[in-house]
Amino acid sequence: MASTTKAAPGKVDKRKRTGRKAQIIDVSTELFREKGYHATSLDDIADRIGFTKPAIYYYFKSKEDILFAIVDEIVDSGLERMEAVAATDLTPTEKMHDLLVENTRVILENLDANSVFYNERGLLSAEREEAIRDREREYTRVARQIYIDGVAAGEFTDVDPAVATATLLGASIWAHRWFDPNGAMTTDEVAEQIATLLLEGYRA
Amino acid sequence: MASTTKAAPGKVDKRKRTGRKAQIIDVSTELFREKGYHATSLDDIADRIGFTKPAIYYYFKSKEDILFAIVDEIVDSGLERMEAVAATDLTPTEKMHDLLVENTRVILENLDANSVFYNERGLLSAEREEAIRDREREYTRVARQIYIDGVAAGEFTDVDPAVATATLLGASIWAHRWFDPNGAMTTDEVAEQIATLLLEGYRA
DNA sequence: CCGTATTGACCTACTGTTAAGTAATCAATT
DNA sequence: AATTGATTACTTAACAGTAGGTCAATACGG
Repeated sequence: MASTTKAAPGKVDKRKRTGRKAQIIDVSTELFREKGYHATSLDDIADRIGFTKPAIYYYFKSKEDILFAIVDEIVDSGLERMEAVAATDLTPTEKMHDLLVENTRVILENLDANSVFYNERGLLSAEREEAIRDREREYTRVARQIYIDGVAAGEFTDVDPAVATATLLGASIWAHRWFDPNGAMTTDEVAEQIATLLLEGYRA
Repeated sequence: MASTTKAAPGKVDKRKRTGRKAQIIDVSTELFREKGYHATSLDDIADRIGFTKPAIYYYFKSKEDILFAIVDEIVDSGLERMEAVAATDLTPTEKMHDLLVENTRVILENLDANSVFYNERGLLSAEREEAIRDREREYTRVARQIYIDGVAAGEFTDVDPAVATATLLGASIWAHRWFDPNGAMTTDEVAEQIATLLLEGYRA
């Protein structure tokens, strides 16, 4: 149901996938990121593929279904990685560090789709947004539990776990707004720097 | 140029201002935040005011002008506060802390307008977006300089200042996505917690 | 009566969506 | 091998709704 060609689990593969449906998703992802969902017409999508507009309806029932396909795929890929980290038997400090690194990496490795996820998902219908929000809550719940464990173990600063995890994840997520894939730094370097900075603080 | 009624400098006052133009801005800010710019029609705006659509054109030349007015007002208010902090003769550590606190506060105190600023400004025309981006660059330049000074003084971790400031500010900015004005915590408490967490890191 | 503020009617452009038709491919039957 | 039928993957045409925007006319306070 997710994709025609099976990709490696836990990771949305970056290279252009095969099949028209996947192509529509890929092109729409680019355009939604560049111009936003509402400012992108089905003609824009069809043009970039070399199609006519109604052809899209052979693969999707509506424009919103395309957006949902993008967002749905992304929320799953992120969640899998988070839960993998949480399932290890590392210390809370190591877990949180890994979680932050993985979170940043998964976002930067799939920049367009994650930008769409964070910036356009609010345009989905109420029910669908709720479905996505449910999955995401699971996501932050995992992080919050690690934080609570860390405080209990005396490893973390004892502040409100909700504020702490929202801030930590926010710092990581925000990278999608400023990271330049053509810049000098790799995704791994950026991910590591962010995670370390958050762990140690900026004070030397 | 900024607003008809003069507000206290460095702060966009929260209470509904007087005058039709300000009212249009306030209502549009709410709606753009709730539904997004493109999903908000001029009829929606007029309806909420108790108007009809053409009346808006007495005060604004186009829909985009309303968005620009919102975004333009916000970028100025934030910049003023940042420069005030930078102009003090505190230590880099104190400056960065204050900057983070002030940044978070200014965002949370004017949640709707700042959400519009961060989420809808990309929909402006290329020239206008560039104008806003210029002002914002000034903004991050101030933060980066403080970071560079902090590293030079041996107070800050010696990482890439661009990555560090983007991450720090991102953590602060991200608060606009999860902060609940009706929740238990005040804006000041949240701002202080975020700033402290970033300074010290989450490691106890 | 004069400027400010506002409206109703309207235009035009565009958008998502549907309907109907068509060329190509392929399996099954003759 | 030729015929048929069904399925896939589109195209062309058109529709209905909506949005931003314009403008002449008008209400109204001073």
